[in-house]
Amino acid sequence: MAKSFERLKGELARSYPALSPQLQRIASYALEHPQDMALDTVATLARGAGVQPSAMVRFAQALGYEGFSDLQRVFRGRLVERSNHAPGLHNYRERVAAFQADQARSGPQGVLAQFVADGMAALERLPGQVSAADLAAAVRILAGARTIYTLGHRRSFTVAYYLAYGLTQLDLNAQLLDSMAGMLRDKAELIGPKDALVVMSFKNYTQEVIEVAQTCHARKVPVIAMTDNALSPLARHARVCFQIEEKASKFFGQLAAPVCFAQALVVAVGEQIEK
Amino acid sequence: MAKSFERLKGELARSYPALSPQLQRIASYALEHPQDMALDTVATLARGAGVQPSAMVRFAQALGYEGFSDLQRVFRGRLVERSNHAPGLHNYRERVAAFQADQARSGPQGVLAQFVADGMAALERLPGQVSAADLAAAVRILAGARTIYTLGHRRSFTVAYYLAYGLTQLDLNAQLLDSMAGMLRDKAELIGPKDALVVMSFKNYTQEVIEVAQTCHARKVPVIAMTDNALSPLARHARVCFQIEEKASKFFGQLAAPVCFAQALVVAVGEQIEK
DNA sequence: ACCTTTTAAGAATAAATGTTCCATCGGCGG
DNA sequence: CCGCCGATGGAACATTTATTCTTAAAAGGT
Repeated sequence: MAKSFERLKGELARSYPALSPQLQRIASYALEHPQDMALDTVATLARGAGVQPSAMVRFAQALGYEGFSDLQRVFRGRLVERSNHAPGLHNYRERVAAFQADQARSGPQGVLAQFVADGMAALERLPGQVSAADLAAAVRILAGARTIYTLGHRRSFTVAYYLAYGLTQLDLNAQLLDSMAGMLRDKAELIGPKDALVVMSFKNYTQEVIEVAQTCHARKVPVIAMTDNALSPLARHARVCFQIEEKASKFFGQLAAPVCFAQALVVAVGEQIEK
Repeated sequence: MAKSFERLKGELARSYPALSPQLQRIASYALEHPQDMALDTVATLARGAGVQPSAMVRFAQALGYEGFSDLQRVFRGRLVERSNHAPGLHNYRERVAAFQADQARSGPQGVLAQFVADGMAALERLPGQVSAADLAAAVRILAGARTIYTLGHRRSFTVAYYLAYGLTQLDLNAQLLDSMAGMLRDKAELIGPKDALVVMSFKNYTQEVIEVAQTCHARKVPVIAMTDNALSPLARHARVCFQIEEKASKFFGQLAAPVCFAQALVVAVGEQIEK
């Protein structure tokens, strides 16, 4: 399935000389315009290749496919395959697949293997998900803030805590906003425009956290949000919003990517204030 | 044209609250399955999102597109865009060049790239660092414990918190040991042999944490340790000890691997108690 | 040059897809 | 309680799309 486009290419190269002139023409067109082959209709492609639609169908059938649609599936598969690899620097997918096969599928080991695979996939996508402009803006805000407040509940508290910890290590004035003794809203009211608020929430979103982001944003506090989705209620209440996909294949939200991002953010701020 | 998917995302985020519940549902489905949106038919997508085909068309029109096909073009555009950016699968040199360019990139983006690379390397090593026997033993201890206490300071608090959180989600009785009000030692004395203590510390090791592990271990409390090194002072005071290398090439300790491990541990325990 | 076999074209067809329309449901205000 | 309005479901519709079929053309062999 993954390599079925490669297989098609090989198949094509082998049987090419035996094809009729018109089918050869289609063959080269297909290999030269794989994207069109994936998305366009028979009629469009036929026009592009200078043949009749029926010829496209015959072409597919000559290669052993049931029809054109069947053949097109191969090209579409290639497209999503490449798209999945897009932002990554390395191509870890094969390695992950290979190593998953080695691992026991079930039991604690299998769970660990699954989490590692998901985590690596999430990390691979991470750099493509944060824009340079957003990152720079966030660093600037944090480096210049009087006090940095971090806020996150439940799962996200993990990240919120780390951010506060890491920023404190840089001798920045960072405060972890907790809801201890029900004082969250009162504490949040003390945040001003010269401070900064880093707030994170993944679904299911915590209402309380969102409200704090909302009121602070309305009060012109620079709010930096980390969430999972452009539709997150957090996105609307932030000056800078990072969307970090945490979708896991099987289990609930991965934290590897958010944690890694938080660490990078801390270090980036550290480099900024050194200048 | 190139950024039209990004524009769509922004547009969507802005108008999301004004949409009807069903259209919101479609919106999240669309952003979570952009590939399907690009390739599948309305009927298939509608089934996937749990709505009627007509709703898909209404969705497209609500966003200002003429119809579904018009909207789908945006998703298709994104797909070919990303595919074009993909490192040539056959051209290895391109890939290396791209990778080096990213490495060389300085500033916040470079920091992020470095962390991602380190994190992936750490995750890759992770499964080889935990033995099946240790993992099974830890799962058994946790699944059978009366109360699970987790303890970690400074950086490790991140992981300790998550463990307590995750185990609590399983309806287990998990307590995060904090040193609030200087009560850590007093709280630790309440831990008994039927409980379990998960303690983690990476260097520089926190003396206080190690002492707690030591006294608990001496009192026959099952202690599970996460640390970085076989020589760690924690290793001597634990019944089960996981050594998770957190060495980073350039910056201080990576947390991606420990966090990922903690998540896997939680899920593994969850699977165990289901039986 | 004639017949046979292969090849292409173009219309015809049947399936599928996107779109529209209308009836129904549910909430809200009068 | 009634009527209004937007939202939803579902079927009907028209269009598009892949595929097939028939016919014409070309090529190749004797």
